[in-house]
Amino acid sequence: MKKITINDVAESAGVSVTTVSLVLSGKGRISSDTAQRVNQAIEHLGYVRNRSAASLRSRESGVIGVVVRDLTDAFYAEVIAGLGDTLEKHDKLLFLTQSGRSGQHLRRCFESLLAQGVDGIVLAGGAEHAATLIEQAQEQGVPLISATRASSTEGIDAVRPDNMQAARLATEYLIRRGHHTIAWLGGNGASLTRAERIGGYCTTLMQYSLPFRSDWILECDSDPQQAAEYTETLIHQHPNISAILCHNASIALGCYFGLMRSGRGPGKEAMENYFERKIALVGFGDGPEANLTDPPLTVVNSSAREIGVLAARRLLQRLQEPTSPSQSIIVPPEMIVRGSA
Amino acid sequence: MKKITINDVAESAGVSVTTVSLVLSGKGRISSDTAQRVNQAIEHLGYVRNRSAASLRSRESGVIGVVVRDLTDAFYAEVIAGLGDTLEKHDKLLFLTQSGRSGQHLRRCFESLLAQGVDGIVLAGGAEHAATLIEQAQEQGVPLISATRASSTEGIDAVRPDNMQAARLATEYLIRRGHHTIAWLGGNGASLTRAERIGGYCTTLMQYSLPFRSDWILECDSDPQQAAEYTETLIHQHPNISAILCHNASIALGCYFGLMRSGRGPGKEAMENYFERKIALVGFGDGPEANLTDPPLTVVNSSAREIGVLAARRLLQRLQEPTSPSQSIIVPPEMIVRGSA
DNA sequence: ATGAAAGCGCTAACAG
DNA sequence: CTGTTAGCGCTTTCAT
Repeated sequence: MKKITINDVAESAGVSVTTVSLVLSGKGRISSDTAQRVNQAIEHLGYVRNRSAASLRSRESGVIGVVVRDLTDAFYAEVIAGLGDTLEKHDKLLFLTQSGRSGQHLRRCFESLLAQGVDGIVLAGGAEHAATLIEQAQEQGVPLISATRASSTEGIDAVRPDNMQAARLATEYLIRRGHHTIAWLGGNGASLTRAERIGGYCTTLMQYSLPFRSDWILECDSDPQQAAEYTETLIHQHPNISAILCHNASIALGCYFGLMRSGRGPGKEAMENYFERKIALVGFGDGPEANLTDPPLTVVNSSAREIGVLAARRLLQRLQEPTSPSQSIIVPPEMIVRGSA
Repeated sequence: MKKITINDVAESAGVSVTTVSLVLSGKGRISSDTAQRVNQAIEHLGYVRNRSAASLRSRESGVIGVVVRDLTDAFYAEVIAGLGDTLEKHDKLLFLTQSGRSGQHLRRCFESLLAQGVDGIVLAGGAEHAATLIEQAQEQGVPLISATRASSTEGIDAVRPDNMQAARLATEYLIRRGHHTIAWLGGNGASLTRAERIGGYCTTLMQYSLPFRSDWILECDSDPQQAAEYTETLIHQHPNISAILCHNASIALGCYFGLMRSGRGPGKEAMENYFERKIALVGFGDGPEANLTDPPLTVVNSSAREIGVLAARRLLQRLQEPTSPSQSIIVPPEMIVRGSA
């Protein structure tokens, strides 16, 4: 119960505290003989190193702070997995905090992390409120890097997917398969990610001299039930729509059910009878649900794990050379063609 | 860039470091006048308190460590949400680490957390490997509490759902609705949670003098596709099965699709034609997917959030009185009847 | 109500 | 290769 310190270890091993410290950090030119004895003493006494003290003294903690918008979001969960795996190999520990969907706690999390003395901070989502944090991080000399789904503030290292390109990919694919009337379902109007994607969608339509109308673009909660209802309404009101882009996995799943209920697909083959024609469905973001449906869903995906890995690498790099100019790393999307389009 | 310390603040405010410290921790009998000046200085200099130093000296960090089995598991994500909300109100910070599904990193995470000087540790899942950690935590005087889905080791504070009761509830409901041949789909044979539930299921069948057979109990990955296939096979091989209990949400969703493909429901009403009869479906664990299907899924749910909240409360309590005997807190399940059974 | 001073456990010069 | 020693920034008696 009484805390064991390196003094106790040193005494027990018959060496000085320096030696123990050196053994602990593996830094020293310590004879493997004494190292052995020290490790034995450590084992024997059940010593655990006090990192507060170590980081107080050495001014580095081996801990990377992460502020994640929403841990239950599969995208950010994957980002964190990538971050964790990569940083672990460099003996860094992840200190995860949650800022909440609307970023209420972002500042609080951020400051707690700084106070804990983390060596760097990764913002996973919620980067739109990051502008004010940049300066503060710089003052503290703590690298800050954002790993998000959408663009973020300038002047900060960022890793993100290419949303516009993702939408272009999906739209072009549909056009090439003969679709001229393509609707958009889902997402919140305030979402930057959505704006970027819709940009890509509109651009591509224009490029092919195809029309687009704002009433083919629907906002919708990420709730499958609502998505299903909206889908039914949409294809009822606009019977000439032949393809739907779905803003995320929940929307896509809901849309799938909506189409099923309407007896309109989804699928690739245009039937002879106009009103029985199947409707093509392409979603953003891959996941196990996409393979569940029958037919499985065609999607455009940006690897969240990859984003996490790259963010970790960039952070490690910046820990080495703190002054290099900030850069944006953009992860390209990938189209995964399955049965739904 | 140069780090600001309380010395700088003290000097700038024209007071001693003691005063600053007292203001920071709100402990002092400090005149609101000087407090004001100190806070101004803090603001002005952009001071952030160094918690490593604070916790080194005061032997408490205000941080609660959490080792979670798998962050992407919706159940544990909810547990953490509950934990976080509750502990936040007591100015505790959560230090989240991931042990991995099979608990590879459990010990590593645990020891890192101890070394960081956390005030307490919550094991969210993976408690089956916890036995060896208990002693170590005790030595360090750090409260350890397990918040899991299944039973855990004796001698540790634990908060968990009543899995057996949950299964009894579901089984009894089905029996009361006239089902005599009830199958079980999903879960891994090694899962304790599953064992507990299957215990409740068998017990209840026996209690009603109903038969059960091991080939009505199927192991299955938590993958909707596989679950769908198994469902089709199951009801084909055992046409008299009239109800299926699904071990979790993914399984339930897959089972739903399997039933749809077989043209067998799910639903409540027994049709006249035996082979067209709908099959009742009850799942464990509620979530948005449950409402997605048509009909929506009837489930038995144990509130994960509640488990998190109770674990937090218990931990707080133990922080006050470290010596009280360990206790098990069991959260009762709730049956949510929807269309599928 | 405030200040002076003694460490918390550890690391990093510097010596040997 | 190993030991001595001076702090890291903060909290906390104990004075005043």
